[in-house]
Amino acid sequence: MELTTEEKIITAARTIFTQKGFNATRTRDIADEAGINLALLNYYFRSKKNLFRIIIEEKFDELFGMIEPILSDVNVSLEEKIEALAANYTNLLLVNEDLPFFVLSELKSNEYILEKVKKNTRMLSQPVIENQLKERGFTISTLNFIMNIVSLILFPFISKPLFVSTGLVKEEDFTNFVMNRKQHIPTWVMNTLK
Amino acid sequence: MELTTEEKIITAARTIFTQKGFNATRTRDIADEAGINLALLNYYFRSKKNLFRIIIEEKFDELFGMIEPILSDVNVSLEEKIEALAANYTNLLLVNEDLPFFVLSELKSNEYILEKVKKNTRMLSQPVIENQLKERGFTISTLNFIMNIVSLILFPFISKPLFVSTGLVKEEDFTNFVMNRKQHIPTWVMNTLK
DNA sequence: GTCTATAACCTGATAGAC
DNA sequence: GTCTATCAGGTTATAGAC
Repeated sequence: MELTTEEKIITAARTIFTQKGFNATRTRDIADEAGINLALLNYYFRSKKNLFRIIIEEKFDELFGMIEPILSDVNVSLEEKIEALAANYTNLLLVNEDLPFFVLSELKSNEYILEKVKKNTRMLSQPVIENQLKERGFTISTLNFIMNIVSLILFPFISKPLFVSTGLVKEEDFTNFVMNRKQHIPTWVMNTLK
Repeated sequence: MELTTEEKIITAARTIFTQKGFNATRTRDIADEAGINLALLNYYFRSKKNLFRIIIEEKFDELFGMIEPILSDVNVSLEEKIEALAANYTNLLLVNEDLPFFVLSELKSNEYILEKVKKNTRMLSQPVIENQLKERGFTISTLNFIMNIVSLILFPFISKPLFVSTGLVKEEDFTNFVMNRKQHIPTWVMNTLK
């Protein structure tokens, strides 16, 4: 542990905030997790909100940073795009299981992050995808195409607590389950286009 | 308004709890919404938790009650099953947009509802689906089949705040968007089987 | 059954000693 | 920089009058 106090607090905040969300998180829990005193948290970050902004910004970029570069590259085929998204997201989420639920959850209740998304409207228009679909005679809308890819990749992580609690997936099999899906998703999505 | 005080409280609790979740809900807000005094809430239900249990149980059944009867009916083909699920869920969720997120969210934090799911392991084994897939020579696993159906139907509702805030879907177009998807989903899912 | 007043508790933040 | 003690505000739950 060569971490400064500031880093300890951020690391702890990352853990607790992503697990529980802003509202359910207690600053005392972050302090305990960091192994420091509650007063120090306010000394370094002044408020719970300030600390949260650092984490949500970081997590938001983690989750959405990769999507635009992949989708907008004209030199990457549709198949390769789906492959890249499925592979990258599955790998990312396997070590950040709470990430998609956390970001979607905060998006619902957090004015700040909502504003951030609205400003980053880079992913708004997807003419590259639209062209690639048209060129090959596929009639699906760009929006349905993107929605299907994202659904098939992200939903297993969001619904994991449900599937595990029903016994449909065992905790210890989950990694294999999504690693296997990762390989099928490109074929599945391409088949929806026919 | 011919409602008893008890019914008024439950109705109000349903509204506030599904919108905000257990933690973010204030019993004062429920009392206000019901047009009654805060003390009456405790008089009738003794605690916030007790009141919540009534709502989460009801919502849980709403969300998952329909899935097992449809999937386990041997006289309903795979195509018809997907059609029924897509149609029923889309219609249900269009008037209960917060429902899937609410249930999944509480499942993560609520010991009580977790226990409830574990006991209702009816949907655990799906030999009917497995047989229907085998009979027709489809090699997809039952779990992937179910996951794909549920993903494609539910995810648009869970991710609506994201897609609306990015501008990819406009609030006023959302109903048309999911109504249109509802009709495509059976074909999409069946195409993944080839 | 319904209300007002308040107890009991929790949580974010700060004061002040070291 | 770090700690202990405490404040200030908010929230669930209850006591007691009507």
